[in-house]
Amino acid sequence: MSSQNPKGPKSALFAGFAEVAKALGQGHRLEILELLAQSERSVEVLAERAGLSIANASQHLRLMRRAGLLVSRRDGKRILYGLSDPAVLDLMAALRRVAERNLAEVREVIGGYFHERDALEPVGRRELARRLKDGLVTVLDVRPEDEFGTGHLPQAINIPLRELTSRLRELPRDREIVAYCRGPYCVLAFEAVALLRRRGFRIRRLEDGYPEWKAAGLPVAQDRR
Amino acid sequence: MSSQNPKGPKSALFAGFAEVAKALGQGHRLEILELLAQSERSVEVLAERAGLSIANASQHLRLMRRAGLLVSRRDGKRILYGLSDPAVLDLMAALRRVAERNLAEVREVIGGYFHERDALEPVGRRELARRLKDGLVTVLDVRPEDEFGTGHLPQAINIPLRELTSRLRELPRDREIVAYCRGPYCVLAFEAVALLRRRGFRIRRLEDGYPEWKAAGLPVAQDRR
DNA sequence: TCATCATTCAATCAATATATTGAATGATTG
DNA sequence: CAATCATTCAATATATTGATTGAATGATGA
Repeated sequence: MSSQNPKGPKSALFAGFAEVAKALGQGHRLEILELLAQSERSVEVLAERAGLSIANASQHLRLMRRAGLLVSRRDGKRILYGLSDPAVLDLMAALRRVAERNLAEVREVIGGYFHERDALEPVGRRELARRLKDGLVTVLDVRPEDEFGTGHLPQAINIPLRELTSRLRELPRDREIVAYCRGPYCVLAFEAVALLRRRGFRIRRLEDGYPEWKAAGLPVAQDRR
Repeated sequence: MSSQNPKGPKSALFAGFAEVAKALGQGHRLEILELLAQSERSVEVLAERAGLSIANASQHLRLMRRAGLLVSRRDGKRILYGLSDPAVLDLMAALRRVAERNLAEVREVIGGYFHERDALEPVGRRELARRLKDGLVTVLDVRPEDEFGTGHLPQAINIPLRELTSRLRELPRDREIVAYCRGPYCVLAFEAVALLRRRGFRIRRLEDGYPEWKAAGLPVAQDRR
């Protein structure tokens, strides 16, 4: 067998597992993965969102595809990348969990940056789903428009963070608002909560983001394919 | 804040998560982690088991401790390393799951090496626990003696793989045997099953290993601290 | 208090990873 | 069928990682 490692199947397996972990072992790649957790995307868009050159983004994507984290397909003249499997989301979540518990540096960032911007408890998925069904809450999606378009929470209104200050009148002052974005540590929702609290809105943050909501099997809406 | 990344909290978090993933991104380190999932161990023992020089093993251990995967404590004149948290086991399991589903190389090794040695379905944890309670099965632990000593399945008998051929008379021929070792892809149990089947024993493999059994909250036994 | 010895550190070299540039590819679409 | 253009490849420079050697550390235990 061609892939048979000279050191035997044990080493070959560890090497295989390590290849997957290596693919996760770079900040830019994790950022790309978070973006792809929202929906599939072209190389160009990913490069722009992650602040990379196109060639560099392409390299990272190829590496992650080889590691089995991503799949790609052609759509017209662009290639769309996407997560290969929901299990990749679980892997990212497990990684976050270990890092947030055991890595001093991560705990520091979370404690120093995030908590001061969100003293209140975030809202859990289940709780939000219940209150949403009862019509008791307004859901605010602060991701960019295109990410919202490919999938969002039901009845959510989309105001990207950058436009928030100029579109305050679209938000209710008599109901609680729940903001969300890409994931548990996506800064967009934190910033939105901080900004809107200062303006007197009643707003909390969803404990995680759209991909986790969707993966949990909760209902989602979609504007366009 | 000293760890404040110039590119903001988003990059700092991704970098932190990446540090954990990097620590998992090397075959020798994954092997060390599998060993530490059995029980805490000194640098010397880990180096020997993983086939590394002591200085090299020490370097890998330091890196993983920094990434929050391990903790160390002094015991007499040696330093014992151990997993920092059960969440590390979950992370390793998530890594295996993605690799075995999506990485062609891993699927090939599993298909080519493991399946031909274990055509039968492995036994699940719950099923084994039930049959063990009813006294219907003999459990065989093929790990080295010291790993067995620090923790094993109840009523398991310990015959390290290397001694198996010379100690066949200790095994029953009238009852089913279930063999296990360090984890889902630990080769020891696969080899034991193959060897004993050829000798006419009725034997199957536990679907995973001792750390998973223990983490699932099932009963364990211990001979010495 | 001091000799011991497991572990860590420091220095080095080879190997690998990352980012940049510019050219090549190749499927699409008019 | 040819022009277009998103993506990939190739080549390069720099940075990081991994393994080895030998010396330094420092807590133990006599």
